[in-house]
Amino acid sequence: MLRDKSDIKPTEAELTLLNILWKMGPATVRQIHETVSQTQTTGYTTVLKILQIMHEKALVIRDESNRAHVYAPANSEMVTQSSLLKDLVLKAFGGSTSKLVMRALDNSTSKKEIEDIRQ
Amino acid sequence: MLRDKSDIKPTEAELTLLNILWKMGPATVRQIHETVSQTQTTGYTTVLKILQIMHEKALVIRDESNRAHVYAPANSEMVTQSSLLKDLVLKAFGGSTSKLVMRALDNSTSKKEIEDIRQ
DNA sequence: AATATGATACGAGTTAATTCGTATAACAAT
DNA sequence: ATTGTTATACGAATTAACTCGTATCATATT
Repeated sequence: MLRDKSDIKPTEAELTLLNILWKMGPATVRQIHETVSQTQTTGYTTVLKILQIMHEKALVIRDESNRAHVYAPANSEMVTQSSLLKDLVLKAFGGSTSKLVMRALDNSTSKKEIEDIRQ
Repeated sequence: MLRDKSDIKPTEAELTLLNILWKMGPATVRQIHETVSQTQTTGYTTVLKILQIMHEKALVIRDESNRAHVYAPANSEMVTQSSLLKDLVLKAFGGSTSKLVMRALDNSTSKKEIEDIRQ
């Protein structure tokens, strides 16, 4: 059950950091830690370690030319969202995207117009 | 970050067993193991152990009146799907179900009619 | 140059998921 | 009743995620 390089599924903590990077753009550990600290209490070295692991997994790239490395997402938010959706469709919706969409629309109330417009 | 009883997120292995239970209805470990063995190679006691843990977590209920316990899902497939979707929406779509739906529709090709009919 | 500051690296401890072997208990068949 | 079959329970090993402390190295500052 190996996974394609481009199909690595970020963990919850990793996704938290990716969300920050997608929003901020490339950033140092310090900047990322400051941002994540606004909503959670996480040690600096914890953030560092997770980023290092993400680098090993190729979830992020980093620029080491300066002392403080600058991290950036390896994949776009869109690609990652698609990957996560694909995974959920397979694991919980029998591979049917339609079923997932219908379930999602059932849960959402009143925002349905937005989707309609999209089509 | 505690989770509501009804909001426990099954792991991948747990979801595999739940999918079987939703399809078969209440079943013994042996039956479940036979079914799961059609697609994977997993030991009998592994399946047993996972079911025991799921029971602790209240993901399944079990009837112990006979020697071979009979397991059944604690929650419906629908409820579980909704819970998983809600979780993904929060973690990867900034809380926006609309964004998730749009991304899902982008990925799917040609099945869009089904969703339209639904509305 | 010596020291303070701030960065990465490393390793260890914790928890959870997953795996399975072995012990033990229940029941059936002789 | 003794033996064989089949169940659950239990515990241990493995792997991964997460957490953080401490060591070490690079760069400023005096």
